[in-house]
Formats: sequence, structure tokens, C-alpha cells
Amino acid sequence: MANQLSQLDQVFAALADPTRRAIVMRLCAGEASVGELADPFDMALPSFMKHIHVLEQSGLLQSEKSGRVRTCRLSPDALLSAEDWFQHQRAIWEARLDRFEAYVMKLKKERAAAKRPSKSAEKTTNKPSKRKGTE
Amino acid sequence: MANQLSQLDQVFAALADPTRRAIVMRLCAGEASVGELADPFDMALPSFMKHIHVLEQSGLLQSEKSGRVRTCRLSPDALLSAEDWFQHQRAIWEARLDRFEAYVMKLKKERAAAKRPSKSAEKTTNKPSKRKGTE
DNA sequence: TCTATAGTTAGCTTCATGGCTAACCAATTG
DNA sequence: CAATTGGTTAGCCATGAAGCTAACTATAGA
Repeated sequence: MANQLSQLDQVFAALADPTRRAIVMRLCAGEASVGELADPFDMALPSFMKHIHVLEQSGLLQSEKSGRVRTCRLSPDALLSAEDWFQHQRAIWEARLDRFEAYVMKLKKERAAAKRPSKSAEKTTNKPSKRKGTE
Repeated sequence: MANQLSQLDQVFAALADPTRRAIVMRLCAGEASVGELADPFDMALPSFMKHIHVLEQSGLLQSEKSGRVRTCRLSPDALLSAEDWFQHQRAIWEARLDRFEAYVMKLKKERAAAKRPSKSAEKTTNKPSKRKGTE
């Protein structure tokens, strides 16, 4: 678990660079050699290889050399684990937001009840307001 | 679009640091002051403020000062846009994989047909394999 | 075998990042 | 008013990231 966090460090750091993000996007469409990958970029090969290495060390990329050509492919596990992190945070955030909404709703109701106490007062109708609206 | 990429740079770079990821996770549970946020970390306040600033500039965090206390909250748009990036890549990757699977399936069928041409080759078993099981 | 191709290694610059201390506002509070 | 609290600014330092060139290795092809 603590190990995974350290991998998250590397995955996010890898994806923070536009060149590396472009490489990942390209590899989503299928495997390619280093030369093919490097071609669209105006960059010396050693510099480009550093990016490949960063991606490989982060676990986002696997490569294999046969003859004199190294073929790279995406290894999606790291990508998925990063995506999971987002989904987890979003779940927590949305749960909190649901609670907050329920709280505001309760406040509104109490204020309304305070404004016209002639009406049936503290009704405390707990409307869940489940708001699953994908947004 | 190109503009968004530049924001992705900042968001991913911000999330590459475990301290900042912890701040984001904490803020998912609700807003907090700088002091409250900094408390669990063994770090001088100016250093910590740099992290806050990085998060704010990436668009992940909003803050507001009232009196002498600055309150921070998460602004989820940046988080969502990063999550969108992952989902987009995964969609492409899965589409490619489905095509690849279909291709392998076709190869298998052709090989089976070549092996025993007497039988009427199996009907095109189109198993979509929609792989929605990821979660 | 000779040459061109595809990567690789080594070593160098430059700049950003992440940390620190010290000093400095500006609100609260006694 | 004086002291404390909460944050801010300025400036320093060490490390690492991102780029380059030059030289090298090893395979493929003529």
C-alpha cells in the first residue's frame, strides 16, 4: 500500500510531462519502436530515451529489444491504478457533498419553520435527496 | 484544447508529490485552514505554503482569507479534468484491445477452418466481451 | 566485409523543485 | 497597548529533471 503510493508518485510525475503524455497516448493506439515513437518529436534521441526510461520505471510502459529495435507497449496497470486514485477521491468528495447538501436542506427547513411557526413546526422531514445525477 | 493540456501538466505535477496528494485527500473531506492542513506535516510553514500555492496554481485548490486565517477548499474541476484524461485514454486502449481480440478470434477461426475444412466452419461467434467489469 | 541503422552511454549545462531560516505584517486577545 | 497567533515575504542551498553533443555498440543490409 505504501508501495503503491510511491508508484503513484512516479506515475503522476511521468504524466506531468507533455512529451510523455503524448507517448502514452500514442501507445494507447498500439505498440511502436523507439524510433517510431521519437519521430514526431524534435528532440535528440538520448533526451527522448530518458522519457522512455521514466515511463518504464513508473510502470506505464514495457519494452523489449529484439535485434536492434526496441519495441514499446503500454502496460495499463499503472494507468488503471492512477485512475482508481481519482475515482476514490471523487467518491469521498461526493459523499461529503451529499452530506453537506443534506445539511443545507435541513438548515433551510429549520429556517422556514422558524419564519412561520404557525405552521406545523419542526417537521424534520428527512428527505435523502440522493442526487445521483452523474453531473 | 491545447490550453487544457497545459493545465494537465500542472495538475499531474501537483499530484506527483505525496504531501500535496495528502492535502488533496484531506480537502476531499472538507475545507480547512492552512494551519490545520499543515499540522500533520513535519515541515516549516513557508515550505508548506509552497505546496498550497502549487495546488492553487494548478486549479486543484481555492483559498480565501478572512481575518488572519486562510481557508482552503478543493475545486473539483481540475480533478475531474484529469480523471477525464484517464478515461479517454482507457477508452482508446480498450477499443484497440477489442479490435485486437476480434482479430485474434478471427485468426483462430481461420486456423480452425484450415485444420478441418470438412466441417462447416463455426459460425461467427461474436462475443462482444464488453469488459465493463473493471468496476 | 563495409556501411548504415537503431539505440545506448557518458558527461555537460541550465533551470525548477523542495526544503530551510530569519524577518516581517496583520488580526486577536489579554 | 502589548503579546500571540496565523500567515507571508525574501533569500539561501541541495538535488534532480530536461535538454544537448559526442562517442560508442551492435545488428541489418549491400
